[in-house]
Amino acid sequence: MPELPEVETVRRQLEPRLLGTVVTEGWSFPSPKFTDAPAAAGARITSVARRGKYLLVGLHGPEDQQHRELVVHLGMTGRLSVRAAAGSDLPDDAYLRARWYLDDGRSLDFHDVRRFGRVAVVPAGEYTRLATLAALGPEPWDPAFDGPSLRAYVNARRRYVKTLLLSQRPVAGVGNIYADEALWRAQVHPQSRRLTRAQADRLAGTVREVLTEGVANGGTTLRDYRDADGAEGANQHHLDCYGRGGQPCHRCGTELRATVVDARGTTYCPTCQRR
DNA sequence: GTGATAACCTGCTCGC
DNA sequence: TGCGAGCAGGTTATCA
Repeated sequence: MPELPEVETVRRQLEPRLLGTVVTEGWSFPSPKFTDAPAAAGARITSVARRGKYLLVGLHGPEDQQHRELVVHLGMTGRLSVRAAAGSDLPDDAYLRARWYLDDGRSLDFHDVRRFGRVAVVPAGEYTRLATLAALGPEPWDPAFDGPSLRAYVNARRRYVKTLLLSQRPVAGVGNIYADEALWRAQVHPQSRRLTRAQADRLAGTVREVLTEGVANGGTTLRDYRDADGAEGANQHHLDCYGRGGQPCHRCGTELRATVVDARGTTYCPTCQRR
């Protein structure tokens, strides 16, 4: 499941391969989630950026057009890759959801088995069609995200801290894997509804830590995630909590507990992470 | 504005 | 071997 580290890994791989190329044509799978794809045709790619889990490809059209952005969310199973010498053949991949033909003969392909991903072409910076992106919280490394800001956000609401981390509002880019890891490291119970100053400071720090390490390890591959080269990440070998229900806690030895929090599979240590 | 819930979607696993 | 049920989960829509 692509979260911030996985999207950042893909971004870093795609940037040098796409910058300066011109999208000559676009194809989309017939679903409203992807039908924006052909709208990128005719534009030069001037940047490959990221906000939270969204990939933002800057498009610079002819002089009479305003700058636009191709927004791609990988959803659960989305993969982006650059295919050599695509030509103009019809898509031969049953799970291909969008393809952008480039002026050098290559193509940028978006493959997404479960169709949880999404593609949009919007005027640069105008995200009103993408509510989550429009309301996205600060990046984890933004000074605006710290213990006090996280505590203020959580304590002003009645929802579980894990649910709020996944909402993308207090901080951008956290998904189920890194939420469990950050909460375990900070020794905060996922169903806490309030944070002390110390807990909030720890949690803000561990959110940054686990995401930084995730990027350094090329992302986490549990089942579907592959980078732009089709390779698996390595961060799954460094997980302390997520998916380890029934196994001993790396900190205290207690058996980790697997449960469900707001419909999300959740693992935590009942000893280290007391409510 | 906030919170709760269902729907989307399909490969995989498990039990029968 | 084949079938059906349940599960995985990020985002969006809907309702209270």
